[in-house]
Amino acid sequence: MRADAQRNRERILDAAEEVFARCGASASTEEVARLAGVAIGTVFRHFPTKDDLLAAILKRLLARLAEDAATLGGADGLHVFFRRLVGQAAAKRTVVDLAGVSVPAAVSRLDEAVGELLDQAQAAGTVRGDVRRPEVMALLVSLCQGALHGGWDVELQERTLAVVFAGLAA
Amino acid sequence: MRADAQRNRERILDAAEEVFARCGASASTEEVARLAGVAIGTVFRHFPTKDDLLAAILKRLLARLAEDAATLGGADGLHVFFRRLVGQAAAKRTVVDLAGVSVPAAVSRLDEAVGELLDQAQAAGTVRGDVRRPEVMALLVSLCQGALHGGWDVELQERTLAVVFAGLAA
Amino acid sequence: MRADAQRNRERILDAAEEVFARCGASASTEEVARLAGVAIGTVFRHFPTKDDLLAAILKRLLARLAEDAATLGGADGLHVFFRRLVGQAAAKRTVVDLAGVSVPAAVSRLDEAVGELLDQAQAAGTVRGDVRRPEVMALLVSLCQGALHGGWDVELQERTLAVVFAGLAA
Amino acid sequence: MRADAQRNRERILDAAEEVFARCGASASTEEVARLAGVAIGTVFRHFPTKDDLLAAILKRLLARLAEDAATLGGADGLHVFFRRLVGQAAAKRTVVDLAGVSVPAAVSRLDEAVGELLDQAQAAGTVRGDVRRPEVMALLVSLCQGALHGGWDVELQERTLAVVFAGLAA
DNA sequence: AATGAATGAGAGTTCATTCAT
DNA sequence: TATGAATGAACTCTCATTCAT
Repeated sequence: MRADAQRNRERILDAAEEVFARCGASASTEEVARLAGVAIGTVFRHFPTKDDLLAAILKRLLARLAEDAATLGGADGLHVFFRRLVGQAAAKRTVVDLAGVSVPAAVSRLDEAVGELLDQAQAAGTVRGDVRRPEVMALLVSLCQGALHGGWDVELQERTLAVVFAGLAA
Repeated sequence: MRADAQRNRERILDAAEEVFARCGASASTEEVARLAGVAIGTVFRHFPTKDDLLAAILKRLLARLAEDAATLGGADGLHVFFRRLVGQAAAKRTVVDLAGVSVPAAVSRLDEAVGELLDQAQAAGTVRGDVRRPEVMALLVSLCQGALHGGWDVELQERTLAVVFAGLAA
Repeated sequence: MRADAQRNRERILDAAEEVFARCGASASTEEVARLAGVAIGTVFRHFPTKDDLLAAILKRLLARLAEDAATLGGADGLHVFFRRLVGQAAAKRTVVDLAGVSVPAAVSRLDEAVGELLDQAQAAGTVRGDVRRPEVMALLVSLCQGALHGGWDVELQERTLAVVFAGLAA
Repeated sequence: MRADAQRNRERILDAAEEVFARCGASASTEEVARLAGVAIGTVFRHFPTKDDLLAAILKRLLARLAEDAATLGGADGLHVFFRRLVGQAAAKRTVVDLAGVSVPAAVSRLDEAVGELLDQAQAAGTVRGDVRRPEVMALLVSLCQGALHGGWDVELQERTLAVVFAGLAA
């Protein structure tokens, strides 16, 4: 791929992330092209389908989250990650609004990263030993969805997380 | 309103509930009309706008939930309600997918019903005294969203609820 | 026809005249029914087609104009009639907005009434002898149309009429 | 703009002029697209709204008239322009049927062109000195409307114009 | 004779996708 | 490779007209 093509790909992804975060997945592809500063044809050359574009965003986003999770650790790593993710949920609507789209590989990498955090938290005794990864992921996703659709303020977020954290604790 | 008109109104609401549950709020009004067995004009006579239709569904759904909640009570009423709601979430996508639509009155009635359940659970000692209604609602909505988008099986649902219930317990 | 049916017919015509005067011929029949205080079916029972309703209004309106013209006369009758008609044009948009509709009989009665006024004006010497009825009608209709679409103020109307009256004068 | 897009724009305008002349402003945009030989989306790409399309036609038409008027002059220029315009009125229904649409700039240019013709006619003594531009425009528009709605034949047109010209004369 | 709910063709408009330039 | 004009199916909504009540 030529250098300028690669550059366009990035610009399109950035634009798409912003547009879909702002307006949801129903935003128009043309809007994305406009913000990216390219023509609509260029978007479709890089991503033959709107769904492909959505999947690409989601993939990149999940990769970033996995990376982010990997930098955390220790007794409170999982809690920090929860708080960070839920706090950003409303701003990054995309994480959450893409029911139909699936990117298994990217998901499983995030899954592993969260699993790692869970292991450490359990080793440190911050989280009960019989809690398993799937329900932790389920809680994480649920809270993000809830925060997005509910428009939580900081206090409500903290009180809600407090309940979940208590449930995870020994 | 005439009897047949009333009947049609119900059929349209039923059809809309099913169609929007299946395809999300972006499903077409025409599809609703087809399933209801009426012409498209009839739908718009009863609900002048697509949003009016969505709001009507949501309102009816919330009313049913509030009614349902009102029949419960005692130490475990809140837990039963949680489990029941989360279990139905995926089937009734509508509850959850209607971010834009608002029916304040119906929401606040559900709010009150849940508050009542919470009071009783706290009186019975099943739930910690410092938990308040807003975070309970937030958890409820979050778990519904999560169950919907995540496609949980029964086991995952139970394990996830178990964490939340533990967090709510004394 | 029963008495109440007759009464309904009048109320529908009155309502239609007002509605179409306000919104033009593209106003909806339902709006007419609402203003008349009857159901839509009743409108269509009396006037099987929207065009029939428009024609009926036009006919009644032309009849009134002919009647009105018949009460005038003398040297200035024609001028008075011109001024009166043009002045009302914008308010009674209907006269003018009904290109497609035709009611020959009613038109010819108005035609005759205007012819009568013309004869008297010519006998009195207020109007040149070689002016004939068709161009007088043409001017009358033109000025009404112009006044309607142009939104003339009183001064512009007078100055415009002044030119036409001068052209008609000896 | 690309050459083919420009060509399509023209074709759409030509088609719209013909269609709206034939059926009035209530003709459908789809009909315009069909006659222009383009898909409906192309019409809306060039003119995002039906009103935009109507305004564009009107603007082009008025520009042509202003241009036409500018080529005339002398003692009889105004009269020639009147006759020409009124003669075409029925064929170009559009001039007249677009009450709602406004294109102020184009109108005022025509206004000026007519003012110029009036000045010259008054200088040549063909038109009375105390006649002003507004009533001339009012007469022009009125006669066009009248000719359109009345379906005048040539003789009636001439006799009607004769009255108006006499009114304008000294 | 009156009601008003139901019909369904048709309107304006949008947008993912294609393809000539 | 990029452009952006063209496509056309699909959508929401309107309204003259019909017909069961």
